[in-house]
Amino acid sequence: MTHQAPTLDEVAREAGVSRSTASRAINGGDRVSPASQAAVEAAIAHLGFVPNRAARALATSQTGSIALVIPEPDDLFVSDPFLLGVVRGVGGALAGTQTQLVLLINHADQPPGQMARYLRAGHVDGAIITSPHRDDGLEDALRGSRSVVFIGRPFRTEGITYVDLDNVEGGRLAARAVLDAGRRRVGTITGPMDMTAAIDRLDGFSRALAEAGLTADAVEDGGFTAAGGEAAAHRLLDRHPDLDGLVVASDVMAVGVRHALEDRGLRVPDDVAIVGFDNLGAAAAMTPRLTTVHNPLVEMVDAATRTLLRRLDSGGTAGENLVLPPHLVPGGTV
Amino acid sequence: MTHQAPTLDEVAREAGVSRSTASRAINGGDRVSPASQAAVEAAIAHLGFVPNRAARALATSQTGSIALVIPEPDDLFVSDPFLLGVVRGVGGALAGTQTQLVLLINHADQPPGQMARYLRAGHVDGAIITSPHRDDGLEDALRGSRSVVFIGRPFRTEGITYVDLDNVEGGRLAARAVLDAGRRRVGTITGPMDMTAAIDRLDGFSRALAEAGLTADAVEDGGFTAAGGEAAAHRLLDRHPDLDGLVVASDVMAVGVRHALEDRGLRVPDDVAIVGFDNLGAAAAMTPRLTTVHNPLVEMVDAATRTLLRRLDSGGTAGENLVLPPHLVPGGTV
DNA sequence: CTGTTAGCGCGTTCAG
DNA sequence: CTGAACGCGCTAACAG
Repeated sequence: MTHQAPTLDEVAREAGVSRSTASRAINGGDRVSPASQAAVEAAIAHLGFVPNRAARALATSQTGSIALVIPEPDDLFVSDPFLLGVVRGVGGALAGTQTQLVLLINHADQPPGQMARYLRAGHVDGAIITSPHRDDGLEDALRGSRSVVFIGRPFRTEGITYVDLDNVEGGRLAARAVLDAGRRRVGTITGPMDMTAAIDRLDGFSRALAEAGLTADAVEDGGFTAAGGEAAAHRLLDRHPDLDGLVVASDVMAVGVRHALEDRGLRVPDDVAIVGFDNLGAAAAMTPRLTTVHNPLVEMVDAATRTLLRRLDSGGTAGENLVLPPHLVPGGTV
Repeated sequence: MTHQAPTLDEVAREAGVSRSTASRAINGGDRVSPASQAAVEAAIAHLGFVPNRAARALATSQTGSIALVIPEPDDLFVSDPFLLGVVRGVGGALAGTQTQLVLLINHADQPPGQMARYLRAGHVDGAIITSPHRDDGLEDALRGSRSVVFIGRPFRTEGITYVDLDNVEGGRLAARAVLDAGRRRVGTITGPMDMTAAIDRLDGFSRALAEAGLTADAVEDGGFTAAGGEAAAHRLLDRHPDLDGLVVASDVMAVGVRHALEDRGLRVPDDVAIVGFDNLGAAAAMTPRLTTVHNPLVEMVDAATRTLLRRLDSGGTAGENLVLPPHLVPGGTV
């Protein structure tokens, strides 16, 4: 892959200065005379010099790379719109930076300590963790590590910096939208209860119903997949045939729910109003467009990455967690 | 991130051998007595030693990492099932390896030379390129580079190693499935004509029709997106209201086509038979399940990665391109 | 089979 | 403002 890359020595020689001057000219240009600076820059351009990452890493004991830890994509939920959004977010934050992105796939059957060991081994300067499940052990393995930022609130937040959407408020918004449409028999299809996002969305839903004097008794787990959503909708309607409103905790599940309703001859929104969650692509693809709660995943990840970079750079500034507000995106299903 | 990582010196001291013996014990264990080997291994375990990547890279002039170049995910097609499949494929091939994966996002507005320069700078040992579009320039910038493998056939194959699906055969299979169902007025919705996959699928389609004594005159570009597919279907049916069969060059587009048919009151497969392409998730989500041509993306990427690793390792074996055969996955839409 | 000796390319004191 | 000298941690000859 390499093409006899020129070294700093050659640049210095060509510029007629010493190696250290050349080095300084490259890194900030402090304490370098304009003349030397110009000479070095010319030499760099002429020779096509690119600093050797390994050598620099060895000298500075900084790798110039961060890891993006993603769960193994067996799980349909995390895979689809999620991975894309995360990549966009990190990519955007890293654009223009020299920082390189190392992708780490967190295999489900691999002991969590292994990933933690990798991160601690200094192969990367920091890490963005997307690890939504309670039992994956990453949370505890990484607790206390500065230079690690989680996407999505962990179960125990002590010693962990994270960026998240306010899912409670999101659940509430979704429920209110259905209630405001005059529906009184409102149920919900949730994500798996080993994910904080799913728990929080249900929580917000329940609160909104309570505030309206209703009880949240029509609840089924759809596992954040389309098929799971479809099955959950059938179970829910079997038990509560009178439902006229439905909050579905993800748009992907809403696609399945939609099928279930069609099978039963129920019309949307005439017979049953639906509000989804995420707005990561699936909502816009439905006809009529699904009314949903926008999840600013890309912005979240971007913020997480910038937080991480700032920390790595300035060494300090004990990180605040960031929780972004959701908002409702109107569609035609309510 | 780092925890005062122990160095090879400390391992050697603890094991009572010299640094070089320790090094040899780690790398293959050749020319090392069983006693020393065991002592070194014990010391490593005891100290929790992890070799410093940068130092090793500097000494060997090999980084131990490969790049995965993906297009900027503005494009809905490439984003969804594609990125996921690619990540799965590369991840699978790299599992158990020490090779790390560097994600490079190929921004649409960035000059192709920049990416090529990065790769040539020796920051990585090799690269997997997913670059389907004709005009992105990556193809020409990387032509001739050993240690680069493309996913999907490039426009000009000279000097490029690639792994691809036999899309011509796939297009033919899809068309035959429709023809075998007795349909005679068969149209197709293609992908964008700046992608070889789209061109080849159309080619296969046209040949199958020709072999059946029919001409492929009902053709529209759906851009490999759901919305594009829907619009293309409407255009096609406006021009050819008598169509009774449709080959759609991607499942994602087929979702849109399905909507268009519904809007027009056409039943699937009674009025119009449909066959899709890809089987990357969308087909199974439709009801009835979409009959489609399976695209072994994960296997392709896995193969590409293994090919690359083999090359990097053994230095040689001029690479054969690999073209995998497609097969039809029956559903209920034909 | 082993230890000794050199670098790999760069950043960084520390004198000048 | 500059250059000489040292070290980052590891691999790779080379004698023994």
